[in-house]
Amino acid sequence: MVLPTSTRTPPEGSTRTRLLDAAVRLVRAKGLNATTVDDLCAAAGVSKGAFFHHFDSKERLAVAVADHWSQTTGAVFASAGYHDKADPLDRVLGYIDLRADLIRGTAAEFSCLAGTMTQEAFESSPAVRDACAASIFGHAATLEADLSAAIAANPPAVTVNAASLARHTQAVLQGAFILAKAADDPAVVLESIEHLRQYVQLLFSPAIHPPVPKAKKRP
Amino acid sequence: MVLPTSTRTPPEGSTRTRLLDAAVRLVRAKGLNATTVDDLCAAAGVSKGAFFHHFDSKERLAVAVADHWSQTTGAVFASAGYHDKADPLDRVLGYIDLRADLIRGTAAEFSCLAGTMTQEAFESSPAVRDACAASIFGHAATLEADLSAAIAANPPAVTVNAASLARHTQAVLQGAFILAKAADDPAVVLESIEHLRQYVQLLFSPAIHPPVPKAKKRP
DNA sequence: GACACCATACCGACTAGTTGGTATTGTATC
DNA sequence: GATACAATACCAACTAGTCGGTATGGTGTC
Repeated sequence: MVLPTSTRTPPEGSTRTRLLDAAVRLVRAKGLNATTVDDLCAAAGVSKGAFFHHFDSKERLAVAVADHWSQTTGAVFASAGYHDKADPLDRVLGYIDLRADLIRGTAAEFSCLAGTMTQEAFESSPAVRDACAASIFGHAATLEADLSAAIAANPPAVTVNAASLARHTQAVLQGAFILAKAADDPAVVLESIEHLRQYVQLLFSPAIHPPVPKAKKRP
Repeated sequence: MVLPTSTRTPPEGSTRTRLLDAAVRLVRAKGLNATTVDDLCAAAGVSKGAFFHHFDSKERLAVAVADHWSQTTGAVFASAGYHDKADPLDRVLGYIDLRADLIRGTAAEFSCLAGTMTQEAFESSPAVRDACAASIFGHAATLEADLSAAIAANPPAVTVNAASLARHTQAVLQGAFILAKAADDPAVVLESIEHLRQYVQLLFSPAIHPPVPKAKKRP
């Protein structure tokens, strides 16, 4: 491939980007199956020929959208202010507070594209499912270092695994999004985020020294 | 209407019931949009005419399936053994342990029908969304009495609202199901259930007396 | 019991519209 | 003219829902 002269990067509002951005909007609102190729073309102001010029299939677009989602959301969190805090626990709590701050508008605006697509793709399209998994678990992984540091700095009385707790934060958020969609009310998300915050605080609370009895084996 | 003689209740494996049971299976596996009316008829061994004899539309079926789901799962939890425990906290922990016990097989087998349908219906079909909401929040409500009693018996240092905590348990489960679908691995559900259990234990742990600082208002 | 009557359950071919995807053609840039 | 990109027309498969008609069985009357 030759990139000779000046403008070889596609113009910023390129067809491909417009389609991906439209897909994020529509899929978050309607889901993947209910979003047709024609919907996407109309929303992006693009012809069907252009669509299939850039993406071999709707499934390929879905994978690309999941990757696009990973990148754009990754950038938001990477540049967020909570990384600057000195105490690793404050960084974790800062992340949680940021998640709460991002709950604005409708469910379609604050919910997670990857979680939405997972439900529809997990049996019909391994490629899409894997892309969603990469987005969710990749994001969870960005919390691990801070959690590990917090555990090392202030070991909780109960055994806590950083990776597991990082995944749990994502489970809480994904589930809260579902409840918000069902109730048609964003408040339930804030509620669950508050419970998550309280859980993390309790885990690292110095008040806990007489160790809580380990969760008993179930019969 | 006259119901004179003997058999007026439809036969137990009735067409309607077969369709509802088939719908539970297919929708949990493929989602609502990806499940066609023909799929349902084939799975239930029923003709298309019979389908539309019993349900005016696919949407009506979806509502009926959500109600059916509420009833069948409601019966399972209503008859479970954890209600017999004397200590309300033990009943709550017993519920959580039961949820863990029910994680068997594939995601399509243990995940929640209402949560799955919510994602696809919340913008396109208020009727289905409301039926899903009734299922999820109705189930959450069955936990409230035990949580209230536990709070009354052993007030946590941090303020806890029973209804809010009950909803949070459902958020954790719903989110864990999504992560399990993404990872194609039921283990992540058990992980999050364990975190939920630990959160409840910590909340009610007598070790917490120097009150944890109240969650700060976000800027 | 024989009869007419009627309601419910059911069948499966059909339709109108939608879907993802293709074929063809046009155009701008090198 | 070669290459990348894009617009239009088009197709075969599929979809939810319809429709005319059948099967069964119960009810009331004689």
